[in-house]
Amino acid sequence: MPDTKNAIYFEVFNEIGIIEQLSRTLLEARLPHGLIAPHFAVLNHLIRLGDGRALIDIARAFQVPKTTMTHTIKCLETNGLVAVRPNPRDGRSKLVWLTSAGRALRAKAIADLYPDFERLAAGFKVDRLQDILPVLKDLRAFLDEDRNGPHDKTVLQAE
Amino acid sequence: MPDTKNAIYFEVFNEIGIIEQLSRTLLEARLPHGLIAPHFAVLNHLIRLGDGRALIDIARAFQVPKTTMTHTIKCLETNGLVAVRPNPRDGRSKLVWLTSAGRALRAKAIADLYPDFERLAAGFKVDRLQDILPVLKDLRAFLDEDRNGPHDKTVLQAE
DNA sequence: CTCCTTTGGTACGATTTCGTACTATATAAT
DNA sequence: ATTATATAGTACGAAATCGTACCAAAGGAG
Repeated sequence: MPDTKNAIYFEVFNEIGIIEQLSRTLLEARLPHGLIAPHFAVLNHLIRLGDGRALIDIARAFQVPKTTMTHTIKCLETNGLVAVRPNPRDGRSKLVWLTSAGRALRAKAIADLYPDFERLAAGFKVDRLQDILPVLKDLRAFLDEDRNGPHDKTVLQAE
Repeated sequence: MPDTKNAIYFEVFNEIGIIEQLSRTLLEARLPHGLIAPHFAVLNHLIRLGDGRALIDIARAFQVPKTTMTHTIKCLETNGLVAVRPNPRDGRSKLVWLTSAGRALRAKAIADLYPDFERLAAGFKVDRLQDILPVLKDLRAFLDEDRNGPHDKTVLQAE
């Protein structure tokens, strides 16, 4: 029953899209004025995976064009949240480092989300989310792997 | 252990954000040139919940400003995918109807996604997604409810 | 070394998203 | 009926995202 199967995929991605939208709105309500989700996402990325990364690597991690990341980084730099320095081992690339202000802002944003999480905990058992987390991680890993792997180009070419 | 609990929420939303990004890229690769995910999302919304809806209701459903929806609808209208008519029961609002071209394009986009779903099915058991679907639906429903319900305004006002 | 290709980053313009201000219509209050 | 308030949509400008073109540096082939 491929129709039923595809309907499930479609529905899962649809729900995920809506949840992303709603959770992003929650996050941005807790960020200082002028700072939006992508800015926070970069700070979070640099904390989680370590800073001193090249702009192009960050762009690839977020699946956005490098021009977009140039703009995002410049905004973070203007606000003193990251420092951009040339890569001593590659004259083309620039490395992005977190400032203490950047680390502090990321920590404060997460702390400010506590009331939202408390509200969520009151109406939604955390166990259920813990149960689906491994599946989400695997799905993300698969899609992440897939976009570099052998795509089906047939329909793309027919486009 | 509130820290552990919040970490799970945070991680779930983070994974969902990445999956949304990756799945959106997959979708847009299958859409005709110039049409992007939000356009498709509106067509899909009108199919699922029925057309003849007011612009403001669609905007609220997607949690976007009405100015954004005005722009999106105008783009769909320009491409002949929806028809906008005045609401006979309210001189202020306009109702959005699907055209046959709009229905056809939505159907074709879903059909064109089949190769992607097949690839996904090969590497990822559909059962696992089916299992998490109810949780995702409930989470979406909770967040949807929550944004209209009694928020914790304390931090918002302190902002 | 020289030529060629690839890669990292930016400049620029087009499209999308969004906040503010404004108009027109509907609803409520009296 | 008149006034006030709320709502639906748009006009406009700012910021974000993205595609294309371009430049500088790195890597490879000969």
